[in-house]
Amino acid sequence: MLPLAPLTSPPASEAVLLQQAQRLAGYSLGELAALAGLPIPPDLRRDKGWTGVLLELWLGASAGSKPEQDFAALGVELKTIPIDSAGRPLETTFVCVAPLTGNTGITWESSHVRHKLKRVLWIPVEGDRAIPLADRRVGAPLIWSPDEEEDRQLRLDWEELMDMIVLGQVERITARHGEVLQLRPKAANSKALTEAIGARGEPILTLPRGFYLKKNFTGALLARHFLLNT
DNA sequence: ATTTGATCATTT
DNA sequence: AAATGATCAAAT
Repeated sequence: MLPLAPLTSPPASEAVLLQQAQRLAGYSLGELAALAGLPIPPDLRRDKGWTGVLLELWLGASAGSKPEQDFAALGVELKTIPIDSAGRPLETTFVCVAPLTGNTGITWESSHVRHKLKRVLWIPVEGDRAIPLADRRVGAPLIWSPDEEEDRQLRLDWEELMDMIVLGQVERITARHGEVLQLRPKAANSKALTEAIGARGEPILTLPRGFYLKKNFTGALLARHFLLNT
């Protein structure tokens, strides 16, 4: 029996990646952090991305903030997703930053959103704030690609949102736009600004935005896999 | 300033 | 109670 240890290099195949992810199921974040020698924060208030970094470490992802897929050689993106006791998502899922300028010629097929979501390794983690961070357990992983219907839903929302961005309506977009994909601020704070297109086609400064998967979408894909009720 | 990793906390 | 808008940290 091999001792449980983090992968020190990127997995050679999707099968190896999935196998390692499956071995982590059932362990608590405290156990995995201790085995990896990673300090555990008291909570996630000042370390929102800590769980993601811990799982990246265990799965041999190129940790850090490089603008690539987590497993570039495999074409796989890693996403941890906080779930409640019924297996339903507690939070939306960040996909990528939305390009607010230079969008001429971009289509759904060539979009960052579609590329990021082409193949995703989802790792559910208990996220109820009543559970101490160290005691939260890792769930069974799910390797996923959008099916036809999911791709269609994503495309329709993406097209609506991108149309508004291109037409200078970015500041009229709220999180209520989109059925499964929404656009929300993605910034250090409300003072961080980036360039966008204004209503008259002029350059403006606005909050950086990101695309997020809504909980109905991620909840359904988890449910479909684990045969849970939504 | 922007990318990565996301969750927080106020509003509805 | 749920969702929206705001925010935190590290790396580049």
